[in-house]
Amino acid sequence: MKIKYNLLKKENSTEARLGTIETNYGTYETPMFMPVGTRATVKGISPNELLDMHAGIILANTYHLWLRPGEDLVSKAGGLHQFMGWNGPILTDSGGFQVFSLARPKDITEEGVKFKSHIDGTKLLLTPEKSIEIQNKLDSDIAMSFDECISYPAEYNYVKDSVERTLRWAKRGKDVFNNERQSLFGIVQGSDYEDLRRHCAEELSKMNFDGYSIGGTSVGENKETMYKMVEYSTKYLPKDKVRYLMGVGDPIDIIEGVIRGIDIFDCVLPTRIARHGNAFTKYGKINLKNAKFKEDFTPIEENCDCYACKNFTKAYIRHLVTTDEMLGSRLLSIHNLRFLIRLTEDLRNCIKNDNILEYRDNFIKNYYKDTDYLHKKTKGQDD
RNA sequence: GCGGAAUUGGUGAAGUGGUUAACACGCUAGAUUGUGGCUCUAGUAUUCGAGGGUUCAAUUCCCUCAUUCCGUC
Repeated sequence: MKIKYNLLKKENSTEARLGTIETNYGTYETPMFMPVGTRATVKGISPNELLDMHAGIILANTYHLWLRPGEDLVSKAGGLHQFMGWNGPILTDSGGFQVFSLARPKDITEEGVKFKSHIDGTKLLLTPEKSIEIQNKLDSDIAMSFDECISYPAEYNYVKDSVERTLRWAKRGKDVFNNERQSLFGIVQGSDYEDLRRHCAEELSKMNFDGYSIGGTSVGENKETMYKMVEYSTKYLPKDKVRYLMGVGDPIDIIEGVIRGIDIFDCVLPTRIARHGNAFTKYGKINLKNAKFKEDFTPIEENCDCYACKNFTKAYIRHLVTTDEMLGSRLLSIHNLRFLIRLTEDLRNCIKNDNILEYRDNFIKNYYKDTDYLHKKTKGQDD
């Protein structure tokens, strides 16, 4: 079946939306957060642990699975769900983001994008048609259009051309898309230019996708700009379809995204920072490697309902992390994913209770000591 | 007792008669937003066992002492 979005309630003072999304594998409430499992595994986390943390949709990546083990093998295994033992919905990213992270501008042509494989340097060509074909074989529940994600800042004329190309690519992908069990999303680009975001959103809407996503954020702009990019996009998207903000997972950004009408998020942040010894807490991100936790025999968060917090102390997790034991990254990943999933649960309640702004202000007061966080860059180390 | 060798940061160590004592690990912090990469970035010995001497200048040369290791009675 195609996914179906049901808008249940809009928060009274913001654009925040409470809804449900019906999939081949059940119905889930939105706003929701999707854990990222690039190579058909959420790094270090088993499917039953994902169920324990109340994960809904998870994300896998076309580009990576195309290279290894290959879409044909996954297909032989019976599709992604069977292959990885996940009995829940799966969204596959199109590979568009790899344009941004692996290809150089001159490798982007009308036909598609030339890559060099990050594994062995093999020259590859990914096109909108190829991306859809791979995603079809992977048999995910939601496929993404192949788009161009550009860096920031970008010149207006370049963005304009890029948006037009992304629209042509979206159309080409849709034209070859032929899978009744799978849904297809379009991706809004346009950097921080409202007219381009609007144009992109409106043109995509005319093509009638099953859902829409917002791409090209968190690529070096500051948070204030990122929130504008989101606004410029959701404002022009249909109300009866789901909106997915790609690659965003900083807790504050999730709250601000929901306030601007986003329903779904995904991000590698919770699992990546976990592997580097960090944990989200409501009082800000903490680094378990810090010496101050050496003899801290309390959990990461006192009232957290995750497996890590219910059973282990910071001192123990610090020991695991500093000795490079894999359980350390696993426990931190479990905690961080649960933290973001619980955050979306809280936000759903706020929408029901019409108090999301109050929740946001309170959250920020606890989370950020730095009041100038709005001007923080979303990428780069020039601070 | 005698003979020999050594002594550089938390560790393993490089090094030179003359600006900020290499490198690695560790340690201390920071970064991380549609995941190539448990990765990246930064800081971490005002000082070369102690004392004295030679020299314009000594961690580098000389002497004494201390400590450690090896050989020998």
